[in-house]
Amino acid sequence: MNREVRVRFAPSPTGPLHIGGVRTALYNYLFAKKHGGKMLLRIEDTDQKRFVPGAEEYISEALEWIGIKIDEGTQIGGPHAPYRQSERKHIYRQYAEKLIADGNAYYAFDTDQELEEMRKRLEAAKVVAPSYNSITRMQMKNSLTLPDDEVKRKLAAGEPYVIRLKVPRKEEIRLHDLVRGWVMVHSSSIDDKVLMKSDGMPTYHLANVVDDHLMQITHVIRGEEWLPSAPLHVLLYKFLGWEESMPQFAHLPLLLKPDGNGKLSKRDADAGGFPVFPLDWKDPQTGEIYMGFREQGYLPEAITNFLALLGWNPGTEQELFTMDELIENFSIERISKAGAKFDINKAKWFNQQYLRKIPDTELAQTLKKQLEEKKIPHSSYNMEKIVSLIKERIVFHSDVWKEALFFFIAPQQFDPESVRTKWSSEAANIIAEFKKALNNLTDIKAENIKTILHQTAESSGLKIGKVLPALRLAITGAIAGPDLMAIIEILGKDETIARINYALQNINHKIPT
RNA sequence: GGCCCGUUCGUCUAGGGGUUAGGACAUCAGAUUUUCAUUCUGGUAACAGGGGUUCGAUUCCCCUACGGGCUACCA
Repeated sequence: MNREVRVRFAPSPTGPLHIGGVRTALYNYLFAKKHGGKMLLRIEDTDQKRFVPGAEEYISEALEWIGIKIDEGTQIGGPHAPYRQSERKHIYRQYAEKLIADGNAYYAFDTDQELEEMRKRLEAAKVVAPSYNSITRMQMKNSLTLPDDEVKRKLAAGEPYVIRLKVPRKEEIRLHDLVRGWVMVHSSSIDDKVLMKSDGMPTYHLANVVDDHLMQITHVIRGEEWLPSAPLHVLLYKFLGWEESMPQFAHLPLLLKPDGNGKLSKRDADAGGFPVFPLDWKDPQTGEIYMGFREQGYLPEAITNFLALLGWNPGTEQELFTMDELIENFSIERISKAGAKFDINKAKWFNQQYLRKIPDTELAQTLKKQLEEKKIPHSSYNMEKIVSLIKERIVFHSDVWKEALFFFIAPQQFDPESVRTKWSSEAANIIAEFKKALNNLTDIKAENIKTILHQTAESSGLKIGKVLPALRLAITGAIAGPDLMAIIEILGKDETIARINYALQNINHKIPT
């Protein structure tokens, strides 16, 4: 069986795509590209009640942002179009009917109340796992228990019904999972799953098997939450006569909360102050805000790299990977089995790494744009120089302007605590001297500035460490920052002197003893 | 509860019958720097527990504990 590798990412449009979903998509993509195959995007919108407008667009945009290119899917079409299950509605029915004809499925007419009563009855009888199964189905209203003519009559009368899979009573279902090995499940632990809903839509179980078969999917790579229903899907492939071409399964470990228990959720994100969604999203119904990695200043390359290594590793000590390198190195065999806790610190570290790779020219453009957006006037300073100075100090792309702000806005007031610890009348005197020397300096270069500062400080017998923090405070308004000499060089003579004058006049000279 | 999956430093993980159990993030200390940051050097830190199998188990098997997932006419 040497088929072209075809994988799919099949989210349902019920809201913003979760970061775990992004990882699933990424692994699918890496696997497909590694084997020169195709990546499909299929929208599983069979639950009309949960449909959320805009969610599908969000999914596409998120995948594009992260760098995943779709070969076939809703937006671009393809040989198996349509790729939206709601538009494929007419396809599923025939397969459900084939199942019924072969005696592998049946019509069921039970109402919600009747199902509820059954559950209560079973619970009262202390049945361990109450479900609609090979035993209980014989007490329910379905085409197995009702006379044929009554079934026909009900169908003809348009009574609501569902189609349920007739799960065999005693059968060992074996499933080979690419990451977990053989998984064995007994059919008695599976219930008679609904295949077609009363609204005429298929459930996930049917739709997913039919579509995967029709779209010639070779590998189903999805989250571990699907593992319990995978045997059911195997059963479906068998009943539909598609066992030979059944895709291989790989169930991915889940992304867990940072502090231990459970699947990563929006709550964790809000509590921890970090995103778990790729892009910002505002729920159209509730107005709730979901923050995205993109808007928080994370680079797509960093998120891709971070995500790739959450649950997979190349077996080498390489940490930084481009998408192409990931594709080259990826293999399902190296996916780990255990769930991975989501550690935002690692994401930040990756972000920092990728931020440093951005050329200064590009970052300078970013800075300009951000200043314009913030309506901060920016004079003719050399943006590239500024950016190269602050580059190593920031984690987020979106923070460039914050770190550079003091270049464009001269300090108006001075933090009293900083003044108390760093300012002194001796320092102020030196600064005044330094100002004069600076005024006489013709070539405003960092090294020259350093020389004259040393000269003025030493001539008064004061250590440079005493005066520099004060000078920094005067010029930038802060007591920490990049190399002061380089700052002065960028600011230029006039601006520096103006700032010194302002500080000298506005900082209280009296030093508490 | 039932079924399924899992368990190596705080976190992501490598490894695998005999290793000083390796790396990265985080953390701590030192060095460099005019400060913070960066960078460099070094340190702390892990095989869940109990039984087997074996000359030897963290590695293989079983049990227990713990964690997770599923248990809808949701995906």
